[in-house]
Order: sequence, then structure tokens, then C-alpha cells
Amino acid sequence: MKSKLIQLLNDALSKLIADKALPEIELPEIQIERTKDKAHGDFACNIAMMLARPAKMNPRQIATQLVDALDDVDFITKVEIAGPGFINFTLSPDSMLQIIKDVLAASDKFGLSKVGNGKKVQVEFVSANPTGPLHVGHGRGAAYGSVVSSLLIAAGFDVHREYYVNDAGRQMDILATSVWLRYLADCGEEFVFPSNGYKGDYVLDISASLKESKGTDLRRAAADVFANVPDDEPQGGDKETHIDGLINNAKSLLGEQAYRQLFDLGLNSILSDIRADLADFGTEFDEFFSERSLMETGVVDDAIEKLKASNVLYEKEGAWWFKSTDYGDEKDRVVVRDNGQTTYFASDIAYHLNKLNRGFDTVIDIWGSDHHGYIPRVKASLTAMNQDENRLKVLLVQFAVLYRGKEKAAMSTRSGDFVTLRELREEVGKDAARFFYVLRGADQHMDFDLELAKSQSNDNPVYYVQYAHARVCSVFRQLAERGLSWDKAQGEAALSRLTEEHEQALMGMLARYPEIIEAAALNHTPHILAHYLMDLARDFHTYYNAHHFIVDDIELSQARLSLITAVKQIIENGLTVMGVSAPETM
RNA sequence: GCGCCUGUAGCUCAGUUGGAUAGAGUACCAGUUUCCGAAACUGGGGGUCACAGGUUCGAUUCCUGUCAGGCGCGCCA
Repeated sequence: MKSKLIQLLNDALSKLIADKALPEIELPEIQIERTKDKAHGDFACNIAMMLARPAKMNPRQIATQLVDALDDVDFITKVEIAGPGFINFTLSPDSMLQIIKDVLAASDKFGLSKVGNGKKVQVEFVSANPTGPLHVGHGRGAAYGSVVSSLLIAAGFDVHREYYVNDAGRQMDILATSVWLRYLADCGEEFVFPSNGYKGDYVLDISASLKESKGTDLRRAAADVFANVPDDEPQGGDKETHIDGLINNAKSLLGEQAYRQLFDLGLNSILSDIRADLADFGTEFDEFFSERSLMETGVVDDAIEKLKASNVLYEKEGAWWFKSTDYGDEKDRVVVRDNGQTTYFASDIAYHLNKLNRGFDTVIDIWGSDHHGYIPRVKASLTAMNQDENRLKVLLVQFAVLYRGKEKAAMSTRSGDFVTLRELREEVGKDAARFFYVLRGADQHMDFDLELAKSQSNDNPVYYVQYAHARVCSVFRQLAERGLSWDKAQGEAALSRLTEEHEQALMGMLARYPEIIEAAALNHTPHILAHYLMDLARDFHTYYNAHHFIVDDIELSQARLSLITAVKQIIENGLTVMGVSAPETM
């Protein structure tokens, strides 16, 4: 509809210029917007005001000439000039009714768009270190990423969803060592657990399974395990060197093969837990991409060679540095440490190069806002390797600050003191949790009150939307009980009977859905879809309370049933995009 | 100190690329059920859009500065 209006106005403008009623100036892009106030018609255009300055004319005068030059079309009943020079359009009743037929015809396909034009987009999200179960902080990224992906799919993009598994770094060594130490304690060894080790209960589960499969094969004397290990922090030492010493002893006491088995046990246990958790949260991935595979297949080394060849690496104090300051970063960054090991950053350079080489038109990374400082160096590395950095888009998700009532809740994977995503899901349900997460803009710092989410889950807006859907279903159950039925053809033939204000409002709402999907997808703002669904549900509930759908006037009844079927369809479509169910009863 | 994000009703937040009288939920107050589900609806009060300048027909929106809060500034991942 917007494009039809733009076409109409463009024709009129060129007519005016041809008639020399307007000077020959560069025309700005015509903007059409839906009016907030029904008194201003259905659509408004501000072109006359935008032209006022360049044309050196009074905006209302331009508007008057423009309106006179407009072609007559059947879908517009009224054109008015208002305020400082707005041109307001009112749609004809027939064109309003068309939306119901469109929704019913397209059903679950209604709202799908082709703006994406099949372009390949990769979306990487969650990518939490597999050192422990997902906690509620990861939930926001999971919900946001999966809805952004679904929106892009709905908008016609070819989407590949990916989870980057950090299965190669020191954190994983700490996990493996933590598991081993718990196992040793289980075997009867006595020692103090390192302050920097992973203390969560899930580590005990893994060590128990290790004991079950290996018996005491991996038992070593505590004295050997702690031999030559520097003091831990509580003893006045440093927690980092302490744990590193333990890791080294673990490797030498167990041997490479047994250590690797231990390492993989920890990794695989936690990763499979994460995958199951995400699946239950309605968050699907097309691929789990391993950091270790990048190293083992030489992709990291290749990337470093590429940077060396581009002459953007230099050696200092035994390490290799990337000159990221040449590309606007604050300081240069190490890619190869003085001990010869590549850094996490080196893996990430390789990973991003790999992504671009896989042929995605756009690569989207969804990161927690605490990683924002990382963006300049990654982009710098891409530019240095002659890649177009604009193909990488980084979307930041601000932290969800957890509260228990008025109190801030602590959250740390290391200490094991956190609410897991699984716990949250079991308490409030997948639907409520997802809706709650996506309800706010990603750049909004979110207050997540666990008390509210858990105890007052009935106040969660998701039920308001789902209830609207269930209510429509209920009407049809009632219809069947009375031995009546809805006839689509009969209903569509009688649509002109829908003259109530509530019905007009609802139809206007339905017509907005495709625009919402497109805007939410292109701007990566799923929360506008959530808000739209609440608005639609509100209009429906209001309508429900004001009028009956099953009435003696058959034509009217059939027309109304057609309208609420369309409403039900769009709620279902929208909730599906959000990964939230649309129940028939509640 | 530098960088990113934020500041809108008591609280939690919307406010589309600058538009007409700044909205919703919640909380509070008062109402609505012989009739399709009251998890709903109707009405009411509640605002210096953090503050100060600037840009223009027009600013909650864009620019600059100040204040306040969150996060980040490793040869960690």
C-alpha cells in the first residue's frame, strides 16, 4: 500500500515539474507513514514540508498543488491537507477489507517477505565456553539470536545459524583439571581445591562418571599433583599460576593420551548438555563450529601467514604482534605468544576469514556487550587481509541484570553460583522466558527479576497474546457445540458488514504485520514484533468484549468469524517466528 | 583517563528513517459476567522526555558539552 502511494505521489510530482509549477530540484525520497491518530486518515506524507525549503515555497501551497495533480484511484476515498502541510490519505473501505482475504489465502505464509532476496547470511550466537551449563545471562543472547535468525528467514534471507565452540583454550584445561581433582578427591586423595577451579556441581557429575568408567586408573598421589605448584591466592600466592601449575602436572602425570581423554570427557559432557538445553529452549543451530578444528587443519597458521605476507605483523619481546593501531584500534594485539602458542584472537581472525570465505554475503556476530572492545581489532584484521569489513556486522546484547526481588543476584560460572537457563525454563516455561527476553531492545540494559518471572508468571505478557489466540479457538469450539460452522466463502462475501470501529482498527492492525516483519528483520529488532503482537492482542480483546461473533445475523456472523480467523492466523505466525507456541487452550 | 551502551509516569519499558495532543504494562482508585473463556474489558489520576546549548518549518529522536548508571580497556577465553 505504501509503495502504491509513493508511486501516486511521484507521478504527481513529475507532472508539477513538467508544468513548471515546481522548480526543477532534486526530489527527496518520499516518506509515507501510518498515522497515529485516526483523525489524520490512514497514511500521511510530509513531502510538501520537505520540499518547502529547496523549492522556496510555502508547504501548504505545495501540498495543495500536489493534491490537485493526484490521479484518481479507487483505493483512496479522501485526501486532506492538515497542519503545517501534511497530506493525509484515507483508504476506501473495500481496500481495508482486502487484508482479511489476503491473510486467509496466504495463511501461515502471510507476512513472509522477499526483501532478503535469498542473500546468504550467517548468524553466530551464544558461543558460550563449554566450561559449564548455560546460565540466564546466555539466555538473552540465545533468544535474541534465534529470533533474529527466524526474522531474517521470514524476510527472505538464506540463514545459517552457528555456535562457535571454544574447545581449545586454557579455560578448557582448567575445566579438565577441575574434573580430575574432584575425581582424585572422590578416590580419597586429600588436598585443597584451587580457588580458580570450576566449583559447580556439574563438575562433580562429570568426575563421578569418570570414576565409573575408569575406576582408580587415573588416581595419582596428591603430593605429586601439587609438587612444585606455586601457592594459591588464599595462601598469599597467585590463583592463575597455581592453576597453571596443576594443569602442567596433570598433563605430565597422566600422559598426553589420558589427559586428552579427560579433556574431551569434560568438553563433550558439557557440550551435549548445552545442545540439549538449547534445543529445549527452542533455539536451533545449523552448525557447531570447533575452534580446535581451525588449529588442527592449519587455518589459524594460514591466517597468520597471510597477515605476515601483508606486512602487518611484527616481532617484539618474542611474540608476534598485529599492527591493529594502523586500522584505528587502541593498541596492537598479540597473535602468537612468546611460548609459540597462538592467542584466542588469532583463532578468531582465522574463524572470521573462514566465515567470509564460505561465501556468506553477510556475517552477523551476536556478542555480549562486554566484548564490544573486541570489534575494532577483528574488523582491523579483516581489512588487513583485504576483506570488506562491512560484511561483518556485530550486534551487541546488553547485560540482563538479575534481581531477586530488590537484590542483585550474583552470577559466576567459576564459583558455580548462578541460575541456569534450564532452571529458569523449568520455572517459567520456554514461552514466557523467550518472550520476556525478546521484549526489550537488545541495547537496553535489562532488569530480569527472577521473583517476578517465577512467582508472577501469569503477569507475563506472553499469556496475554496466547490468550487472544486461545480465545479465538474457544469461539470456534463454541460454534461447533451449537452445531454451526464458519464458511470462508460466505464470510468473505459479507466482509462489507464489518463497519464497527473496533473492526476497522483490527483490520488496520493486520495490514501492518508484513511491515513489522520486514522492519524487525532488517533492523535486527525482534522486540517490535513482540510489541506488535501485544497491540494486536489488545485490539482483539477489546473487540471481543464489545461485540459478539456468533450472532443471529448469519452474514455478519460469518464476516466476523473471518476477521477473527485472520487475527488468530497472524498471532500464530508471529509467535512462531518468536519460537513461542500458540496454544488452543490455556 | 579513553571507548561502547543507557537516562522517558512510582516501577519495568515502547516511541519506526526528525512530525501533528509523548504511549503501554504494572501499581493505585472506581466500574463491567442471566450472553462466544474476567489470564479479559471500561474509565481515572500520574511527565521539566537527566541537564544546558546548537541544527530547522518542526527535536524524546540529530550534533556538542555537563551530570548519573552499566560494561570494557591482558602474551585470558
